[in-house]
Amino acid sequence: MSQSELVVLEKKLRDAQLRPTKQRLALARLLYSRGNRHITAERLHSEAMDAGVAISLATIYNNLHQFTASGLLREVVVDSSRSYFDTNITPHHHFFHEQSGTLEDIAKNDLKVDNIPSLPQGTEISSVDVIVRINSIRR
Amino acid sequence: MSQSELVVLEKKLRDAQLRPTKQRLALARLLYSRGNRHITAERLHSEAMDAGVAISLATIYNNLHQFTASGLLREVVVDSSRSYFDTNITPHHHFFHEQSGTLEDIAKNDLKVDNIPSLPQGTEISSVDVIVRINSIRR
DNA sequence: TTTCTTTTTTAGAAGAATTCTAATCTATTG
DNA sequence: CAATAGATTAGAATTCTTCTAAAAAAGAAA
Repeated sequence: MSQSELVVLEKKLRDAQLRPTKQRLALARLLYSRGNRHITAERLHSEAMDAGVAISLATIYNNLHQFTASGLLREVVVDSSRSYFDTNITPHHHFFHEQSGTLEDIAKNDLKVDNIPSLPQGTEISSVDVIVRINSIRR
Repeated sequence: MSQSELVVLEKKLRDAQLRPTKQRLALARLLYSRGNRHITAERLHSEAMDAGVAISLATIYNNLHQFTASGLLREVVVDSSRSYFDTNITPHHHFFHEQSGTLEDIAKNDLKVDNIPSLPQGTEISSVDVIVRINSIRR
């Protein structure tokens, strides 16, 4: 890990009020040094193992949630059996390939949601999530 | 349960190639005799218990899935810890009240999704799901 | 009906994902 | 460096869901 990369990641954590521990830095590196990612806890854990980083699954979960609470990650709910975390925290939507369980971003401007009806009394919008579920065409 | 109601529900099950067993009829009644509903397995199970219907949780799950496979129900994925089943099987979207965990329908025509970008090669759309997540305004 | 076959139900075990516990360790502060 | 607040961890526990395999019920055939 280059020195400057490390500095950037460390600042990112500090700005989010998270101590840059060895584990957090390793996770931040896996998450943010390879473009936008959509990842599950188990998958991140095995990537960490593969990278030779000693980190428990409990810590993965703790950190995924802390990162999410600090706005460093966003949770995407597409599958009732697993949680996905998205490193792209700007407003956007998703394709979800049901067979492979993979997600792909849809840029906010590539899709328009209009005419949202008036909200129930006393409520406000937290987010508008569009999931376009897709499958391979079978011939 | 009125005789005619029972006949209607029984036909509904038969049309879906499901034998109208005592348990299925009881579930169908809970699901379809009170307007559109969004319900979890646990909740449906306790409603059945309350109604004095002897039915195991395994049967609830079996039937929710069979109903879904036959198009009598539709699964709505909004919460990574629980599955919701919707008795409204026509295309529409949802408000999801995050604090209470309740769903509310948004009629298809009340909301427009436009400009879906071209799909990844070799795929087709299975569904387009919009979830408007809402929360109580806190003052 | 009676019999046969297929489907359904069930209790309880098993599984998978996630959270909790409470002990140990680490980072930061004074 | 010492104190303390925060972080990590193994493993247990929890929650939701699925599986298993045996018993019960439904439908079909005679």
